[in-house]
Amino acid sequence: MQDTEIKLENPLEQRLGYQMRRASGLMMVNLAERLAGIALRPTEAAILVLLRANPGITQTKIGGALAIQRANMVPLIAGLMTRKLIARQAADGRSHALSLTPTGRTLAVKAEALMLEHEKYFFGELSGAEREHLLQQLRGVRAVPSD
Amino acid sequence: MQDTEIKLENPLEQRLGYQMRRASGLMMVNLAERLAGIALRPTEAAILVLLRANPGITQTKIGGALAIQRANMVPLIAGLMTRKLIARQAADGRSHALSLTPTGRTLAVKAEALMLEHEKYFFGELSGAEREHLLQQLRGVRAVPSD
DNA sequence: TATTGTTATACTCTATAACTATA
DNA sequence: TATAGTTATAGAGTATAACAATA
Repeated sequence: MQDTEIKLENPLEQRLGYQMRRASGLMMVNLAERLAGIALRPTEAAILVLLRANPGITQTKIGGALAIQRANMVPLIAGLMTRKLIARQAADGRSHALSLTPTGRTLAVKAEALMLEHEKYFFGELSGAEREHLLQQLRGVRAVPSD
Repeated sequence: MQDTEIKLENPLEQRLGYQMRRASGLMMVNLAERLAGIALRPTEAAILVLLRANPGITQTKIGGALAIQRANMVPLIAGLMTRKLIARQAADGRSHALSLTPTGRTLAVKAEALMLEHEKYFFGELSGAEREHLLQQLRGVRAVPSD
């Protein structure tokens, strides 16, 4: 019976934080589906893209840029190494300079293209100025003091 | 040595989806800290708030509104029951009308106040119109077709 | 037949503490 | 002493499949 169907009153729909969480979750699922086509998860794709823009950086620096803890970088880097998408070279005795293999570079380029398609899919209606304004508002959230 | 410090180039910082993810994550951590003061996690608080606005709804309907699967609602509702923040009444033989206990209602009110403080903390600079515009943009993301 | 609540389970993501070897 | 990488582990959050009782 669809008879006594109640249209739910949801005060959370008025909350910017809640809307951001829902919107972000939806976008992540959609991005994950797109990236699955090239066998990458969003975080793996982010690492490749970051590495293409910054050849030779260490895994700790990648973690710093992506807000991933050192400990959690280990299996991520190991997986990309196993798949021969990235390579290591000793920088000093304790750190390694990471770089993309040719295969990894190709995937990084594809991943970046998919990310742009993804953004266009969700925000294609926005003008350049509107897009930049939204970007600035989101960066503003991250600029707020942490305590 | 801070000498050869590289300022990272991060193309993801230009991506709206990435910024939303980072901003949303930061806001969730901050909200969780605030709600910890009244011993609620964000999802628990959301359930109480939703229940205050919709007395008598079932746990499946709450899940529908909050994008939480039926199976995952079970331990959430059980926990709130154990803490006597909500109560059940048989609606029909298979579903229960949920309601807030007096304690639960008090917490729901506090939670909603904390959520408003939280929003103001991150978006207090926005005018009413700017706030509404941002809200609409985020709702627009959720209005996009899922496939 | 479809739905509500439930159990069991698994997978991902994230967080912390501690170790090693190097700087 | 501090840092890079690592190991181990624990806690959330989320996903699926299957079942019983009821509609």
